[in-house]
Amino acid sequence: MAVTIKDVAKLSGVSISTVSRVINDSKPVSPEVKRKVLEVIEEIGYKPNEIARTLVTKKSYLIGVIVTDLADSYVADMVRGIEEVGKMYNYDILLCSTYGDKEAELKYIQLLNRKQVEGMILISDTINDEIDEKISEYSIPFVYLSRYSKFDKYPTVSIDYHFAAYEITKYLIKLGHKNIGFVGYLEDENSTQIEKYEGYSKAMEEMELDPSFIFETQGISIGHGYEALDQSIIKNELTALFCSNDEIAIGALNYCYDNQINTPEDISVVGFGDISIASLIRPKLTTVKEPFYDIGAVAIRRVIKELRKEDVGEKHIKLPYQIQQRNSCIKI
Amino acid sequence: MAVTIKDVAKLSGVSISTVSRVINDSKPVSPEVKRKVLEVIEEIGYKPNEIARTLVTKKSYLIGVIVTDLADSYVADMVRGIEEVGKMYNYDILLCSTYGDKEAELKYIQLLNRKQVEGMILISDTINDEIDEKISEYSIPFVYLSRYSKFDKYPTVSIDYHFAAYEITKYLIKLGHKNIGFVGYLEDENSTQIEKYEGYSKAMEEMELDPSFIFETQGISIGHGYEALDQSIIKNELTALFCSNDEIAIGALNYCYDNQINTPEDISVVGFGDISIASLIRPKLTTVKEPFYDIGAVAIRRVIKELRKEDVGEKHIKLPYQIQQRNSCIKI
DNA sequence: TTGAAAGCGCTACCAA
DNA sequence: TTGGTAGCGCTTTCAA
Repeated sequence: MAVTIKDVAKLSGVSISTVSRVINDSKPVSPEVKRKVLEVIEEIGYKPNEIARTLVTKKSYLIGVIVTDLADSYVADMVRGIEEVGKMYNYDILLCSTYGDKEAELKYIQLLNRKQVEGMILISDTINDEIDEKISEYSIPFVYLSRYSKFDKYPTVSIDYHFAAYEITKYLIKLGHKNIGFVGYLEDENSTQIEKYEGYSKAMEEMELDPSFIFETQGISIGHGYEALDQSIIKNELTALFCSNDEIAIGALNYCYDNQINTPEDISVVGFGDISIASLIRPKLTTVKEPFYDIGAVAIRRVIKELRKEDVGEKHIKLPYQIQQRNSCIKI
Repeated sequence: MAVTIKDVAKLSGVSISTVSRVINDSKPVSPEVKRKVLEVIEEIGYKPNEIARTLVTKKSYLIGVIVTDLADSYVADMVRGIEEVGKMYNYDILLCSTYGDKEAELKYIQLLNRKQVEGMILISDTINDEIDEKISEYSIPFVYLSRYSKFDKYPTVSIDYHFAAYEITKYLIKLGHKNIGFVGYLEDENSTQIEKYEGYSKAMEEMELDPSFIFETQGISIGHGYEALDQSIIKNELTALFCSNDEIAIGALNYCYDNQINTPEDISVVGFGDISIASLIRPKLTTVKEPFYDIGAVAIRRVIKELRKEDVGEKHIKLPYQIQQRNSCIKI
């Protein structure tokens, strides 16, 4: 058994109350006594049991984080932001991955609650009613993070997808491109994919360009991007492709590579997100840089503010983004 | 305040002991009473407070995981393995990232201890004496995971780096390559990089080939791989490069791309690790597949076995690996 | 400035 | 099969 506050009290000849006072600096303690107690603590290497502490103070200094999959680098980036800022305020992260399993998600929400987390951050593509209900039930600070979904009942942190898509399309146009295709997943009307499409078409229409070269994907992964392309990009004399996220863009790039279509010489490709691999592949991907790390950081900052009853500001926070110019895209 | 066991007891007209018995199935309870209690629990949505439970049982069902950086995909993969297997045994993960800061690492080890984690897994490149001391001090199950370091005072899970390097070099030789360069970081003699070099040179020497085309890197990142290369790969008529890890290999590939050296046509490149990006880039990287996920899974399995006083087997577990053949490497 | 004691929510022992 | 109760390690009144 580890040393407890009792041992410290006994060895320093004071009551446990006094020991508690010195370790928490909560009430005045005479200098000599304080010195003595500190000495004993140092000597026997006493460390307060955080569990016992939590039981009485109700402060676990734990934030539950539920993610789909850490292997998605943007998720890992968000978690980094969450963790790093959390640590600044002494909060630790209890991590759960669902791999898209909604059952598991529900289970973890309840689990985290039982573990007395003080707040929760959910990173996932969708929220269903069951989940929604549980979250409302436990009235703890909560932030929903998704690069995909527009669900806005709960606080969120994201960027302006519509405008970002608009801007990068404009950028393409400024580079001289006229026949610009859109590659993305359009089935789900409640997704940011739609917003991106709208941004794209707005930019196109403003310049009286045709926004109907659409390659619909069946999802938002690399494979989906790869599968959505076909030789019509050549037939239609497309000179550029706006892919609704980086994964799709990489799929597109790979399709081109495998079919002897040179990028960016034959066709320029831009993505959306700036996930870590975007700058590692060749050609390096021109894309919209979503500040994933900051999104996580701001999310937990909000949770902590709420915990401290500070002003939390806007419910839906929009962060700035950047157009990240690289080599997958050239002037024509 | 959330509902407690007392509320359940009161509402179902039994003692808290009885309620405790039904929620833990620890002692026989008459069917009617059990039914009644369960009913009440369901009705008021009672969930046991895990903190209180932990305080008395000493079982927190928490495993502390300290990592350098989740953004390294292999780290994320290990954490996935840890988490997923942990969940099978009801264990949760308390996650801390150090970003290579040894001070922070030490701090987190202590912190996790205070949070009463039952076991700890450290994923990092090195262990220093201070850290070592703390770990020994808290005598909880511990596993050290590193793809880089050979530190073996504590239980580890890894692969046979020497033999894997030997095998992939053999593979290159079988493909017809004779002038094979080694690219890697050789400063630190306690690293697996050295083992890989030895595996490489053993394979070369066995075939009476020259193992001295060495490109020493200053580290093991993509940038380091990029910087270590120069035109001598052409001058020396090298036809293949064995890079001591995937990052270095990708750096090498990028160097070639940027200098109009075609891969694999002009030069074959193999890596080591099979980090996620390896199969995404073009050409896809031929490499040694280290089972990162399994490494994490086996590590936590060991921790849990130790916790359950089961037989833990070997202190240093070696897992199988594979040569992952892809396109960065061709027959000549 | 200090100590005694109550109590956080729960488990586990003892007695009935 | 049940209830009463001590106690896990700590914080926080309340009195002294």
